[in-house]
Amino acid sequence: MNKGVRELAKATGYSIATISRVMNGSRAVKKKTRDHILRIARELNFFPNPAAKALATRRTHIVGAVIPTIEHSIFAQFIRAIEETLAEKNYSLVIATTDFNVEKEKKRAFQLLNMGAEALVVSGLDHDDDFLSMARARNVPVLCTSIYQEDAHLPTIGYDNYGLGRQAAGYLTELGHTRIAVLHGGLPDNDRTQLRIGGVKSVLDHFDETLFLYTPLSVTGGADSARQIFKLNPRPTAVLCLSDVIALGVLFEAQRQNIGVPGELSVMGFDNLEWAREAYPPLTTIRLPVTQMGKTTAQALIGFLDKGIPLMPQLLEGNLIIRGSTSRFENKGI
Amino acid sequence: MNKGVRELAKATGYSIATISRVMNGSRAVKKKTRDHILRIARELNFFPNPAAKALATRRTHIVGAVIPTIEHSIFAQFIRAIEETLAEKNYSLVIATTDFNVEKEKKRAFQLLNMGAEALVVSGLDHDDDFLSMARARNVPVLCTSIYQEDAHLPTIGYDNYGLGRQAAGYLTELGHTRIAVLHGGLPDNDRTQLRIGGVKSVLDHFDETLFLYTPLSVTGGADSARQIFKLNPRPTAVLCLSDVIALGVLFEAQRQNIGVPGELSVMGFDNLEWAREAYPPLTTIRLPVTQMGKTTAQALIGFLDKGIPLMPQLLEGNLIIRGSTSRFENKGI
DNA sequence: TTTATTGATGTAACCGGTTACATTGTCTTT
DNA sequence: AAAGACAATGTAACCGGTTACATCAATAAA
Repeated sequence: MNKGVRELAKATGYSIATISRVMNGSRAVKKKTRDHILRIARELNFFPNPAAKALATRRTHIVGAVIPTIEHSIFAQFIRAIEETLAEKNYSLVIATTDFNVEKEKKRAFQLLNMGAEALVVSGLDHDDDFLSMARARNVPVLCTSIYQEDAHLPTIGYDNYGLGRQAAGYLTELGHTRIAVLHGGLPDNDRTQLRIGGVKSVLDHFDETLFLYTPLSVTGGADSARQIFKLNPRPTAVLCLSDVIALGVLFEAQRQNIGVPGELSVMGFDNLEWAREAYPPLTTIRLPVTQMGKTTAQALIGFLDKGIPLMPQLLEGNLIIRGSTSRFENKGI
Repeated sequence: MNKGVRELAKATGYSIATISRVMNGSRAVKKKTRDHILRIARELNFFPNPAAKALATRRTHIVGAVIPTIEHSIFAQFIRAIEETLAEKNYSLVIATTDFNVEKEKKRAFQLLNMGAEALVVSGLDHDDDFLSMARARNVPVLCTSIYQEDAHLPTIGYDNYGLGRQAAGYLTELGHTRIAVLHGGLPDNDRTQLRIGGVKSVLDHFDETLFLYTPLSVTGGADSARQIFKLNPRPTAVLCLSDVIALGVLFEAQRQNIGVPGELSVMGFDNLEWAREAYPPLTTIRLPVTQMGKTTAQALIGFLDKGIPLMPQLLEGNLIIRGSTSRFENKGI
């Protein structure tokens, strides 16, 4: 069964060329022939071999995504949007996770190239040179996301991490906070994190380097860091978390230690995850346009792969969402 | 550049067969030849065409996963484990999300088959017949996960939803609760949800059907349902959420309405997500062995695809994790 | 020395599609 | 009625690997 087009050709009395035409919806086939072939094809349980098709057309319709983790909701949302958009045009998404590890990223990227990915989606702009030159050699475009840089050596589709960091810190300083702790997940050498931190520092008059803490990107990480911060004397009046997940840990720990939010402590996140508006208190945060980013990324790739439209940098807007976890700092003296 | 093995054969002075042998690490090649060929291959930037390889070997090394959503952490953890384990053996994972929609599942499953997936991972046992017979016709195994059923028509790797539901409800009744609200996310006709609910009902002496609420699988969903439940008079003394995400919504809403947990209300989850132990109060829940399930699933598939080891049902253990969000119900009269 | 064995490599068919180009029949057009 | 245009289909080469089998040389056994 299913020896391929030649067998189906025999069975229908037509040639393999006509079979192929029918399978690809060519208009140059009589309706009667088409129907006949499709009927027999169904009966014989025929289906075109994807590898043979890929070989002949030099198209795999596979896009690879190399991302740090899929367990963080922000990446999951992004991946979901890519996957959904690609699927509409019959592209498949293969994912590879790296745990923020550069070596692993390189290895997994190679695997994706070797399995026939026609394009690669990555996070940020910092990547292994071997990997990039290999991709270039194979003529596979690499699209950098979660970051925007007009003049980068690679196309970027993302948001302005620096600007959003500025906006977040700006909001807290506007509220009168001066002693602000900043918790960042993601490795310190991660370009997006660096940009955000840079934005934050740009608005803080004289920032205290010891208030910038690296935290594992998890609720537990946030809670642990909160414990450290709460020991400080004087305690910061605000905590800016560069991820909502971390903020959740801070919220929990504040409750545990009976520190009123926002009364005694303002807490701010970054991401606007689904639960942020339901949290108690609802979390002030920065909304990242990840779903849109996924959609845009997929559309750009489809445009490139299907029609050769060049990949262009695209800036997507994030924005500040003010909720109840932050409030004006009233200096009550000490 | 890179016209394939024949070009490399010319360039090295060896035959295409030897090139192929080198590329596949055959031992029947002199070290000197191998080194020579590899050097030239590197210089010419040669890489084997995956489609051609797949065509010749009839192997794509692609596994497809059809899952409801990737945005729920429990699925993300599962997918991550599969992906990681598969990658070690050079398999790729293609994901397709269905939003719990049967039609969409069918469509996406077809896409996966058509792109050459050698095996399919799905959630639960209920699936479209066309899809299953198509998979069978193509000799593609379908592995059902998140569920365990010894004698099912398809192999299952998962946990005992019924038993775990029993265990959860059992724990609450042991604590003296009799008026227990049950919030379940996932469509009501979802087999896993049904099993869990069945388990829950099996321990409740005379359950009140109106206390079983279907809730969108989100924190917002949990909070909304909590609002409804809190209006009831008398109020349930415990809420069993069939997902931690829902439980988080309940916790938030309880805080908002100043309902003490566990003092006035016990809240229990299901999943044991990362934040559960950091929550305030820490969440009593049922741990699902999803990471192990992902790993086991991947290993089973690799065993089948690489060595023909038949796919066998496997039961994985979940367990009750008792934390601070539940407590004994003391009847204080009314 | 002759023959069998082993090791290294080459030849050519095959995997199952796509597609440029050729062919055939039908319908207009002059 | 002959020529040209068009519609429907067929022929055969090609995509770039793998691999059964053949070949040839060097070594071991008789």
